[in-house]
Amino acid sequence: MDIPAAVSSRFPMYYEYVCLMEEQGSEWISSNMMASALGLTSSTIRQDIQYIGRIRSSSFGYSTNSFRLLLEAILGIAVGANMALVGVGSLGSAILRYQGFRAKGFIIKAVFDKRKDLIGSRVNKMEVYPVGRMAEMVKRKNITIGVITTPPDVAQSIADTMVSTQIRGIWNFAPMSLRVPSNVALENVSLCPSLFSLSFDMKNLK
Amino acid sequence: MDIPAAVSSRFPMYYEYVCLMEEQGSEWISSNMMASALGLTSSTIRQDIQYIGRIRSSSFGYSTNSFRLLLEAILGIAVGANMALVGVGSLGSAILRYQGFRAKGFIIKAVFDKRKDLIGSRVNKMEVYPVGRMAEMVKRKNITIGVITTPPDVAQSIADTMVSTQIRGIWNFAPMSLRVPSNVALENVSLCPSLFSLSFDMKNLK
DNA sequence: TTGATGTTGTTATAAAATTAACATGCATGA
DNA sequence: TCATGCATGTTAATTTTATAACAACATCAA
Repeated sequence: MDIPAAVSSRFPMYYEYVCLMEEQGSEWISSNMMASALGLTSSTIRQDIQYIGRIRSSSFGYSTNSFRLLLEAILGIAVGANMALVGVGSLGSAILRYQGFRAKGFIIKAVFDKRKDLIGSRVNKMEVYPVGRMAEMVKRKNITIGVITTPPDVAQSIADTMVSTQIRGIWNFAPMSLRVPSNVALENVSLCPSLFSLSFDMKNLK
Repeated sequence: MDIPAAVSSRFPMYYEYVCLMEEQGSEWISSNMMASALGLTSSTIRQDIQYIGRIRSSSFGYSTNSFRLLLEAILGIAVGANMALVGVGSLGSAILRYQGFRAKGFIIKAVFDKRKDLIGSRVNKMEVYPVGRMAEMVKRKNITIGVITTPPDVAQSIADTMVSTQIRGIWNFAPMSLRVPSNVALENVSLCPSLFSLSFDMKNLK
């Protein structure tokens, strides 16, 4: 079964909402509740759920627990991943301090930089290693996701290094479009685009 | 003219790429170059550009400068905005330290929190004010965008306070769906969804 | 000059995504 | 018991989005 991109892009939204409702003690949630909370239609949600699988349901709606477990399976949250972060600038160290994803099993296990003055120092209790030791550390710590928080001009070479290891997913924060082979997943993320979208909406929704 | 959501959602991508190319000295970029760099088709890009306006073009492609200026106008980057951040936890202070959007004219002018022990202290050289003083400060500093980096349970009440001021755009980092009137723009952003999307792709693209 | 190549702008076509509609079933309360 | 309301799951229709196709024009090299 091939899941359309428009559908899978909503899975994280569902996951966030279902976690919240389950934490608040709700045992059941209906497609209508979710629709109004998330700004979608119940029809869209019910169709999306057909791709997720057999969620336990009743005349009250879907079981929050069953829903969450299936989402965790399909999103790979059930197993989590070890991650390597490269580039300890302001953005990199901000992510190291924040780590809101750690509770879901996505753990930064190693930190790298090129700058000699940073190597050996500690950021958020983690030692900074030279980029040259990435291959070794990635193997030793069983890392599968690389986080790029470098300046844009070195991002591609870091990505190339990552691709040459066992890393199979790159979370790229550098404002730079990277080229990676098709057996490596790439997710570009940047705060600015969403701020600009907000700015656009403010101009047009008024 | 009404711009479809699928189109306007690509404007920030175009803007990022055009800025990069202009900085690198490129005077012209073609729809084909952009398409291969951004993973789109040239057809899509040419159609999107019809919504942006009359970009200066030649047989080499579009003028990077003209393209950038029109994008800045349509995205509201030309004027920028003053912002207020509420919630100086790990995420809030990470954003205060990072501020990659400052160069584009989006400037955090005031910082708020509820916790007594934080009020009056300084984070990244900015004094933390009590939430009760938000209305006053927003007016005084001509703030139009509110940034919510609080825990989810208080996010709605902060949003309500913001709505009661002259703030017309809310950049929400709390994992919580907020209700705001239609004359206020809302953009939800969170790092986890994009990490989960990456995890999903890793499972499925292999 | 002339042909080949590459560009935009526009129209037409195809594909994808969303929404609506409805059959069916289960609680609930009169 | 029986009607009512709300739920899912599924199919159909609609809307939106993306792609393809092509006319018109500019550049460059031979």
